[in-house]
Amino acid sequence: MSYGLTIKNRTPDELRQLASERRELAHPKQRRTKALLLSEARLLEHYADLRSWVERTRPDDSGDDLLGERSTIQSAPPSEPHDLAPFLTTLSLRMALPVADQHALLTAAQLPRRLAKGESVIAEGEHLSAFLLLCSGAAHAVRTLENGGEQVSAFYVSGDALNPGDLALGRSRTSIRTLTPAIVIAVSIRELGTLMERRPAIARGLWRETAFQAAIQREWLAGLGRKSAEARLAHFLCEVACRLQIGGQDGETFELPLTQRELADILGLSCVHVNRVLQQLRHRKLIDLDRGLLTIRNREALYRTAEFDPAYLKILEPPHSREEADGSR
Amino acid sequence: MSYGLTIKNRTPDELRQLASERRELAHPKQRRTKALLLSEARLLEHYADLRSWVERTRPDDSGDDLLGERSTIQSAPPSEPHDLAPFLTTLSLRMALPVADQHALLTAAQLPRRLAKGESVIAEGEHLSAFLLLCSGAAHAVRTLENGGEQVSAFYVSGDALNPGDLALGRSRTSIRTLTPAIVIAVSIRELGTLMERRPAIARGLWRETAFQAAIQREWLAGLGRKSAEARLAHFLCEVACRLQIGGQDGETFELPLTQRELADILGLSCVHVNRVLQQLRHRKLIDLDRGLLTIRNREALYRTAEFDPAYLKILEPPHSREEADGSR
DNA sequence: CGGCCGTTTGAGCCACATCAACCGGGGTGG
DNA sequence: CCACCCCGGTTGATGTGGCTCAAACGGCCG
Repeated sequence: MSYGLTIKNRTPDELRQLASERRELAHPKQRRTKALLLSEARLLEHYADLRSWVERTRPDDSGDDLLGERSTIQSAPPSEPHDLAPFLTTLSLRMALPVADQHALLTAAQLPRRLAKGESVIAEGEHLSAFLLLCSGAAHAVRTLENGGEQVSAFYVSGDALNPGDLALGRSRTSIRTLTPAIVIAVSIRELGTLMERRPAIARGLWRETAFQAAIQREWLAGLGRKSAEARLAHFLCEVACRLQIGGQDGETFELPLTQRELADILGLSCVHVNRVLQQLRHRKLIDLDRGLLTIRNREALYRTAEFDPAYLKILEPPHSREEADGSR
Repeated sequence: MSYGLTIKNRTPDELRQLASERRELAHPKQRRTKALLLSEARLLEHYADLRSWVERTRPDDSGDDLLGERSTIQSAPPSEPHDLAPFLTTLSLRMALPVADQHALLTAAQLPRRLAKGESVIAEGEHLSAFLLLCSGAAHAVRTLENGGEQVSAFYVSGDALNPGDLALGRSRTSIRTLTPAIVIAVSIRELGTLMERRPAIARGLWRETAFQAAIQREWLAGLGRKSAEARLAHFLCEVACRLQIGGQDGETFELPLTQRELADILGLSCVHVNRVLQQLRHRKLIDLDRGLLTIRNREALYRTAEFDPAYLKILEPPHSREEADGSR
């Protein structure tokens, strides 16, 4: 709290300064403390980036509209460790928000929240009070059954909205948990409501994001219902690779912060079987997975065994893109 | 076409007259022709009802807003064979549209289209050009895999929007097919675009409907991933019963226009196994299913074996219901 | 009456679950 | 610093839910 008030008054550069101090401090410490400090540094940097971005784009507010979407990405600050890119990609591409609306949305957001690994972002059945955007890290939505079994219904990476659909309905039957330390931005539902009244693009954006995630769910349905364990696993890996790539990250080699147990709950398998199928894929030289680092060795073949077609992840131009940003007045 | 132009100029009462003529004609005919005539009658009646409803509610346009939602349902015409109720329930409850917006949406709609059983409404990958609302009949969204297997990702009954999510994304990987003769209303994407600009409630409504269907999909995911065949089947039956009931139909005994093959594709099972599981449920006196007519004999027990909780089908009040309809100007 | 589609029933099999044990690394406590 | 432990991954043995193949049945339509 008081911490929040403090950093809110700093300039982005001051924030970056604070961040690097923490990084230096972190060096000699033990693992635990080190991780904490680093995570704090990341949070500060992220916030700094965000503030810079908002300040930089403020002038354009109701100005350029047509080139808005493209120019967004290029104007993102080239900050190394903590990239805003995936995040802005989602806003501008998937949600098709003009810069002015991105700006409005981010300005309305509360301070980024830092979450530890395994923390629960939304509990099952909880009353929803804010729109959540995952800025860094990974998370998943879990549904727990009476017999103790769990089924994951969504996997989120940086840039994804955590609960666009539940927000429209007011509650959720899944609980959302982080899989890594994560940074989340929240826009309270009240703010969002007033925003949407003035900025129809934001409502449409939430609709698009909801639809996007529903499309992914449909693929999962097809997999769970009709595909072999191997195909399901391969498909999931393809999907994550693609989504990361679209977010601007490396799609060949990346962190996959999931235990085999968690993979099993995504794929509807037992963790023992996940293990065996993973090895199958390794032996066939399609992938490598070691200590959470996944490498795709033969994308072609992986796509084929997964029956994967990335089309559903690529977004078409919004149906009516001759949009006016219609100011904030 | 020319047919369409003709009926467009008739009054609702004339339309009803035409419909009952067809019903009389149908009596002595053979099965095939009879079915055609009856279906034509239903279409005419539906259109008549719709027109009456629109005319009746026109005066209220930008008038009452707060009591709008409730008053809608009551003002629906009590037409016997062809009920508008499920349909208006969706618009007003699930999409939370004030009457004025319902009216605007329906006025923008093209003439209802009649579809035969098994007809394809949207083909896989087709370019979407309209928002579709199922007024009567049933349909499902199918994803076909390379090995010939099919997985159903959605089941639609009267009142459901057929493609709210795909509409936001511009294309779909599933094809939507009717399961019975059906009547569909379409609003072209162009009209919808201009509508949404003036009426934010419509955009929000589409978002809500998308989210609603996504919530159902998540339940299916949990079932496919983690439940036994029996539980899955039971759950599906509970879901349909509940949805029909919410739409105003009988939730104890109703038509389930699905072959065992189609049930299998919904549940991710083989049709042989669906048969056996159905018999299990029959022997346990939980249900009866004969010739497409389903009867729930022990709802309590059925819910328990399905691990079914209808909460996810009930919609909460819209998060910010202190909405103004803000006219059409 | 004959063909077709959907349902029913049986026999055998396979993908995946379950149970159980072991391993290896990293964090913890003594 | 070492011993321990816990968690996640790995491996084997065995069980089973649901699949496949195959054939008979029954109603509906031509």
